[in-house]
Amino acid sequence: MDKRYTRMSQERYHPQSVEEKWQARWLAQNTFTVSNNDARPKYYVLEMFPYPSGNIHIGHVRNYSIGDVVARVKRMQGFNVLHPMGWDAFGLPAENAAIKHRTHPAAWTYANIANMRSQLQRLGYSYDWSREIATCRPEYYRFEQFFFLRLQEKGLVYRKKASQNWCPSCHTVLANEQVIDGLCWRCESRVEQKDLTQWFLKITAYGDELLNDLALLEGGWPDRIITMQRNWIGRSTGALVTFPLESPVAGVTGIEVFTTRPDTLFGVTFMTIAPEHALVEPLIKDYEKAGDVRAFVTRIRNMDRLDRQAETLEKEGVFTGAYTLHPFTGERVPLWLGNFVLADYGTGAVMGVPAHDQRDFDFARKYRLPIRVVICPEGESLAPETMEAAFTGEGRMINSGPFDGAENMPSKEAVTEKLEKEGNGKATIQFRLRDWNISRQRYWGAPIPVVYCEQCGLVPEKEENLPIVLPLDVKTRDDGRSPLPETDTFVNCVCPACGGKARRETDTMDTFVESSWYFARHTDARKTDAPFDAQALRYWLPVDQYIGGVEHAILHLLYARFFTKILRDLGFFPPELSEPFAHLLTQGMVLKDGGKMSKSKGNVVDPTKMMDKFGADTVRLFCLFAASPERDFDWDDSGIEGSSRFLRRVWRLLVEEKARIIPLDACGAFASDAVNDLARDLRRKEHLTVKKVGEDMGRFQFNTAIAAIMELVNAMYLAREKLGYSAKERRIFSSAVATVLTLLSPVAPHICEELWEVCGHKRQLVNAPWPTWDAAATARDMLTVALQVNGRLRGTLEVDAGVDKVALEEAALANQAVRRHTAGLTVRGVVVVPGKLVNIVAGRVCP
RNA sequence: GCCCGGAUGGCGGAACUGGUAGACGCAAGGGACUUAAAAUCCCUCGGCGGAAACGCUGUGCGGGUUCGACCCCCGCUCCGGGCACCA
Repeated sequence: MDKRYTRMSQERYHPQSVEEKWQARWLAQNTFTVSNNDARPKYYVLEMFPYPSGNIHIGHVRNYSIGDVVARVKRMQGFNVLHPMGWDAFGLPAENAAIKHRTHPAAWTYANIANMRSQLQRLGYSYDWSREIATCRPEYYRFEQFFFLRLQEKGLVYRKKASQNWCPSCHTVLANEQVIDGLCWRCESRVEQKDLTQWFLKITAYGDELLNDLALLEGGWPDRIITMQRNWIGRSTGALVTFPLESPVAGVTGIEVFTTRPDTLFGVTFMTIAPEHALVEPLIKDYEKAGDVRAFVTRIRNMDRLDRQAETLEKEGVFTGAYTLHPFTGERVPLWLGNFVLADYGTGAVMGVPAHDQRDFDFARKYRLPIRVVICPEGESLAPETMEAAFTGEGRMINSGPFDGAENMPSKEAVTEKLEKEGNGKATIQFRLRDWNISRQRYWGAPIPVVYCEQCGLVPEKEENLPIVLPLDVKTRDDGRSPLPETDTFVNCVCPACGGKARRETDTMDTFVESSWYFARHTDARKTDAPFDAQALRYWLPVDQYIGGVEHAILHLLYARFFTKILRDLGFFPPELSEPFAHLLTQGMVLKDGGKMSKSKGNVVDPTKMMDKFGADTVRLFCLFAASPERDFDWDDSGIEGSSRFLRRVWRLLVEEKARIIPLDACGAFASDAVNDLARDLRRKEHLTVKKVGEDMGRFQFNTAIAAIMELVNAMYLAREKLGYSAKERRIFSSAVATVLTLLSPVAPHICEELWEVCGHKRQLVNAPWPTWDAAATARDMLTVALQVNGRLRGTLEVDAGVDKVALEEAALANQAVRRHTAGLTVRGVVVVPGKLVNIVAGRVCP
């Protein structure tokens, strides 16, 4: 084997055979299998696992190449690196594919996994495949069912009605992406909203902690992601106020509103509730215009949810015929429905203060409702008839009974206290965050482990009955409905409590549940008697570096944070572990023609074709070189040629200069044995490159790290023409060669490993130490300083590195170009940035 | 609409904390080698003017702060991501 490759290395670069050789060797030697018992410091790097959609697309290659470079660099830096891979394998596309291709979701999914695994292996990623997981396997989701039961015991699971997209002709729930312009994507029927009883996880119980712990992530997570999460959670302080109903209905005596502006309470002239509000029907039951109200409800409920939130949305409402009473004045307040009131924020009801809220103002003007000013800006007066917009600023309270004359902002508390004392309200904190609906009326998901017993009602499964296995012998339906409710062998079951007849829950869990804890399962993926090994968790968690698409900035990351906290509180995670991902890198999207390439739109760029043509190393190199990781980039086929050309250039340099190269145990280890300027310059470039690449790798600027390596290679091409063959010169050159291969190896591991062997090294590069650089080697005795006049570049100056400020100023003022541009002007000042630039501030003398 | 980003040559992008804009690469043009092609090597390459030296101008648009702004502030435009059942 070795003979063949040694001979081959004398010839041209054949990426495919080099890559196959090293992948086979790594596999045979278990190079990337990692132990949970190791004296070295640990490092856990994880990329967001893929949905097995069929083929790896270029966004995956970008994501996993970034992660692989991090893993390989950390390995070379002496860490025990955990770098696993798995499959987020439940989900809607499998069901759609099953219909389209007349196959089974499981068959489709497992075939995709096999295909994509081999594609990832072809890319040479350093994964520990012994820790691979697939979330659709019962060995995985059984523990999720177990967590569900524990959460239910803790009261963190509950059921309530929630409205869903419903296709009346397919009789099925639709995902948002299956609703196109308000129509069903399959049959184009008008989509309706239907209330269904759903399972919810109480994420709002952790709202405060999810918000406060964002502080722990500062520095480790991008600021913009922290901001997005903070805004999503959306904590606001205010008051709950109860407006008693003039005539109680259905046993309800009052309507509760949430407001952040209790100071405006005396300005209430109407109240608006959401069309979805539970009291709508009881309230209008005896109203002569109930039909109009019902028509309004139906129309608004079937509106597009984004349109409904639009600022430009025409405010619309309808009177219910009912009145509430003002909690302080007892005045009658008419109760309206409004299209701008959101059912799932606050209490689904808001008080109308038209003078001080723009939406209420628009509403009042439209329906000729009274406007009452209760806050007045200092030194002005506001008249309801002439106001053109609501006044939302600060001022003094008027028309507010005991509060007249007080400043409004500090009075928020006083008003709330009065409400509390009189039993009509209390201070409260409201989250924008809503509880997490985990019910899916889908087949391809993890079954929710509860049953409905004829005798006992709702009964959770017993832990020893887990897993509740998703049956695979079902007939999938063409209309997209879950076949589970019609699968008698699954539905008919025995009640775990009384042993009587029962029906199994046929909802499955949201796939976000699986992806909320997989990172922990990788620490001991084959364990069967428990979800985790406590010691393995303590050793590996948190994930040191998590890497994935910015499109997951809110939902997935928030759910994973939430799960970390609940698994901690259930006693599975170490008590001190509050956050799952210490550092987060959100990579930008790979766009094509300015738009998103996604699973749903299909893959435009096929990485396997690129690999066939250029090899895996080139594909990896190009994905990292094209842009810095956090930025989006627009894929263009033409650039990849350059990456291929660079690797061939490295290959050729070594093959052609083989006579000059001697194997070195370490690169950059030569103190001051440079024999001439040329050798010293090459050595300086080498050490500067080690410095820059180390820094750039550390801040994930792989594109500039690669550019620096390219510069070093360019310098070596220039140097070799003139460099001699003395032992010292050969060592200088060989050191640069070793540096190039070492620095480049995390990016293009196969070619570097091959060339490393060609150089005569016995030990594999994958285990070589990361190079260090020597400050003495990078030092210069001359510096180039920029010369500016009034901030504009006018020339440069070569100066001694040790030059002092005064001498530098003098030299600058004496410079020809500077003198030309200051002729006839008076020098007013000189700004000196040591070692960088001199700026002469000059102007005309005033006559 | 709301929340979060982005905009730099013909193209992908660099410029790290306000200090020489355009590193590195692609494309293009010119040249060398070759019977030829491929491969490779060398040179040019933001715009305008100039033979050159050099000058003016230039980082989406309009203002501002500063000795100095791609970078900071104010006001816009356009593009991208997310918006809870795509994952």
